[in-house]
Amino acid sequence: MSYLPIQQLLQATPGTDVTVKGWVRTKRESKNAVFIAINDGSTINTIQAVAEAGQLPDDLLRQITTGACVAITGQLVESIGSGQNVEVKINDVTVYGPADPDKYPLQPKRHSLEFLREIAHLRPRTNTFSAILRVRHALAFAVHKYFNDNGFYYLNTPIITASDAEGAGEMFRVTTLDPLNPPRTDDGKVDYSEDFFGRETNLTVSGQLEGELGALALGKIYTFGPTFRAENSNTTRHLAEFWMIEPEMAFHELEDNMNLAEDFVRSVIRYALDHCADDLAFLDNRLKEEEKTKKKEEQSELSLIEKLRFVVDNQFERLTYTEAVDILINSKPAKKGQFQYEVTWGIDLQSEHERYLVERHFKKPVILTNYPRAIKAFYMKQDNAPATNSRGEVFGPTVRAMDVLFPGIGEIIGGSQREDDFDKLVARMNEVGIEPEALWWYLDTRRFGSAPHAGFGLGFERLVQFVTGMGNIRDVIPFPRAPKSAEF
RNA sequence: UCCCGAAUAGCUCAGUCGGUUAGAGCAUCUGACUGUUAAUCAGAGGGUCGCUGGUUCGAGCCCAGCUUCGGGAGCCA
Repeated sequence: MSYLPIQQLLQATPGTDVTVKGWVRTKRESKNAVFIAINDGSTINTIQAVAEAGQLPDDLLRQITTGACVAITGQLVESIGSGQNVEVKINDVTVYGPADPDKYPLQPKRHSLEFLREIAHLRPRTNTFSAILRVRHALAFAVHKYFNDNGFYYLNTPIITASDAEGAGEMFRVTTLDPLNPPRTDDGKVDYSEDFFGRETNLTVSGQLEGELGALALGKIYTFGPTFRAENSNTTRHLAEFWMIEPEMAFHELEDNMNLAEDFVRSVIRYALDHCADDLAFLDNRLKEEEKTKKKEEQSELSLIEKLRFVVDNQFERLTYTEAVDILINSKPAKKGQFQYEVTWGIDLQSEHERYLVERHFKKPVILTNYPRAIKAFYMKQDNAPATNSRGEVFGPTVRAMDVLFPGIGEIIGGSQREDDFDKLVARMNEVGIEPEALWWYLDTRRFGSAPHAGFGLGFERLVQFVTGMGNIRDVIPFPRAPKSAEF
């Protein structure tokens, strides 16, 4: 039997026979009628189905409880009551799957996000999570659309990688060896030549190096795939398994990289605003309710939707690391000694410093560039000229890095122009202790037909966090993976 | 991993100075009422107070360890 999703039914013209399939949110019984609110996930909204009192047998009525799955046939009619335009006048109800109200954990009431995390297998059935997941989908689609519309090719980089290099934090080992009794070499070490791939392998921490191989052949590529970090991070903005978007462009330099990053982010947020109005309105309201419980000084000035519009309508602030350090040194918190970490040229900026710049000084997204070479990755292009501040003091060396900082989220994008000079790249690898031989294939791109190129990585969940206004990254991915947490 | 905090009914929480039978709201069930909107009103059922050990005549409460969760920091996207 054919049926329409509730999203379409709510916009259909009354007077037709319809079938509704979905999950019961609430059932209300009155003297003359039974009201059933049904949601099928196609929209945040429910459709109301109405039966006359006594029309449905008691044992059937008893099975129609919050959480039960039902199919309802009837006529779509104009609603007599206020609160909805149309409703379904019930002919017949089939209960696909009852939900014992004594055992079903979701109740028609507000639940804490912490509790819902414990029942991640059922939380997509709540208003909040279905809204988040629909927005997440829209953003993912917008990412592909943006790159496709702009001449990028989607490149699938490997999920299993050899462990020899990269140096981007702790990795998850991939092996088929028996952990209790692995083969060993003569000197007692585990013999990975016996392993599935004949060498040590891990889950990827970044597709960038392989992405560069693609860019130096196809011109403009992007990756969008799962990424794994075995760091013991316990924060509201880290996951052990997350999705990262990594464009990489030949013939792009730092300025082009910034222009693309900014246009890209604003474009996908605009897409969400244009296509997720109902869900964003719900999340906007949810956030307003949450804000009410906070102190006045901690409440944000803008609502969620206002904040998104602001980002879409305003240019990001761009400045160099050296300029940012100057601002921080001369800032009120620095003079009052309110920063936990003192600011001097050369330090890696702490969360408190980034938050000051983004949330208090500029009050908008900020792109910081030209960081000290010592605190950035080996593959970033080295600047030729030293950095100077407003007083003419000289600093360096620096690299053509860029970080995009967002209010509430912190670093949402990290990227750079890449070092395309073979000798400089090898020298830098030796300095930081990465064996050039292990990345021979990466270095081949600089040996043969090297080109200026640039790219960045964007944490997809952090983007979803920003757009949905959710405070904890574990609430914007269906099944979060974090230390001591992989239940579902 | 470090700092701080929390763990009591299905959920959200209260529980005074360590003292007899551990409470409330919501949810559930029953009844009343009603074209209802997370309906409303009345009643009922529902507890190994996270785990282990200790102090004490007596522990939900004090102490130690552990576990899990939350917030912040670091690492980063």
